[in-house]
Amino acid sequence: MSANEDPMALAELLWGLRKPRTRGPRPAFDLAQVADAAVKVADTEGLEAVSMHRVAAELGLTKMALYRYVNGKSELSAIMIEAAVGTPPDLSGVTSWRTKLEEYARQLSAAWRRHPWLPSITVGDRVMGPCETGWPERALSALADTPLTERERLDAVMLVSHHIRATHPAATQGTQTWTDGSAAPIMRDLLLRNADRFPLLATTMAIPSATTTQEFGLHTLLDGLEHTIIQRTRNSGDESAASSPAPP
Amino acid sequence: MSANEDPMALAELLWGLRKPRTRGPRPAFDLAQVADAAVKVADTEGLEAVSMHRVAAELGLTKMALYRYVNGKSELSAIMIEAAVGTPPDLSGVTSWRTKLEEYARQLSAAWRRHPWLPSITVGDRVMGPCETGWPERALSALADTPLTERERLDAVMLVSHHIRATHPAATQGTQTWTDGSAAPIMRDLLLRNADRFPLLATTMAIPSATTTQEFGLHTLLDGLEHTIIQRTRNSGDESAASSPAPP
DNA sequence: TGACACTGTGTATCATAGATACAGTTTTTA
DNA sequence: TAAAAACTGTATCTATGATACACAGTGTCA
Repeated sequence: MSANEDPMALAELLWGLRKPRTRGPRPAFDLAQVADAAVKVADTEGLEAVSMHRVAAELGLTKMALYRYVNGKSELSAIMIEAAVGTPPDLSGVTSWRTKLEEYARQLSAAWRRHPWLPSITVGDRVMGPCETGWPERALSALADTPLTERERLDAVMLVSHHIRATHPAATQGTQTWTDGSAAPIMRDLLLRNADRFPLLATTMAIPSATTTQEFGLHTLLDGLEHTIIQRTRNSGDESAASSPAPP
Repeated sequence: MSANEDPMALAELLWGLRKPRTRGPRPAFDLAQVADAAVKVADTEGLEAVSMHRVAAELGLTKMALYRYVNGKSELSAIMIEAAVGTPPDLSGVTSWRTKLEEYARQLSAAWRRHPWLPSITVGDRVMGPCETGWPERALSALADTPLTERERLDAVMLVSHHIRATHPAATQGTQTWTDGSAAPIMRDLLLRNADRFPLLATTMAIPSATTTQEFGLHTLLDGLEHTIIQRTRNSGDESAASSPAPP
């Protein structure tokens, strides 16, 4: 159970810096095949089913042979993620920063819908691979022509990404408990039976949702960004043109 | 390892619907003491250290005695959360919906700072206890005098809550990898060495952050809400006053 | 060309954590 | 006072990650 965490080794594995071994018998598979097998297990049987034993069996190997490909389960998870996120989205089809971010959100949501276990596994302090890193890079490009600070652009990208993650149906986290999942009907019942203590939540439960929470949040978020961007543009137009708009 | 999930039993435990047992010897502790012991272990040794064995030892019991208090680890986690979140925040000190939500965010962030393991454990489809449920209830009250739909108010509350969770230092999730944690320096190094493929991320890495990402996101988010609220107020003022503002 | 080193694979084993079964003991209640 | 109910502890089971080590196949070098 002890954590087998070697971030440096993981980085070398993900970014293709592993020296290929030439001596000895050729391995029966390569890393891509191992990753695909793990992804297949997760897609069909859920993330909980992904064990060293199960993935090895999927390849026709014993558990221990799998340890020759990855140093441990953390490395297996890492190459799973990298294989599942796929290529970063193409945002060149639209023009404005807002529509670009909307397209980014749509593609991100679609990727997580293809592999519903992704939000659960892409959590915590970890080393990301080149494919996964490409996503925020593309999102940053959407804000390139914007008066936002570089740091603010990254914050904005994370804001959008986290929102999509948080509102993902299979990622029901925290306060979202009453919208989906098997615990939802129980929470509804508890709230209605304790309507005196939780009047606002209880009444909200009784009303069916019109628009999706994901759309509302994304709209709100982009409205907020637009507010800041318009304000910055106006200010930099009034004052003597400054190349980099900085807050006081 | 099989999931010991009985949401109904969990609900009865959390909401005080367990019939008190009178026959037989009196238990050495009550649920609150068990929860406090688990919280203490998590606070001092981390969430990973919280095992049935460890918590039982904290109470001076064996592992199996603990199973008389909770049906399994999921129930232990549930009462841990309920004990750690504490009482919901008091937002009566401020007036406007915006300052109320800001105060709510501040209090939520403080609670998670007191127990850094809370963001990691309050995840997934689950039944919440009355204390934890009180938090969104209070947040909803902040938006009571607002032209937002009831559903939109809940969405807004979740938006704020999720943002605080996502930007919590100990909750480093997904795209936030490069801001904190032990993997951060490795990611920085990888990005700088691959600056040709990730120019935007690489340059952003070189710049120290001025304002915190949590503040920026919260501001952006509240700006977006304010935009919608102002727009709604204006519309309902122009048209013949409608009691419940509804989108087209 | 042959010996050796290296590496893939399999069997056996360990450690840990959650969980069940069951006997022993204590205390309330009939 | 005796029986039933409930708390606690010992032993055991299962699943998973992980290590140790023997065996086999393959490339490299003398």
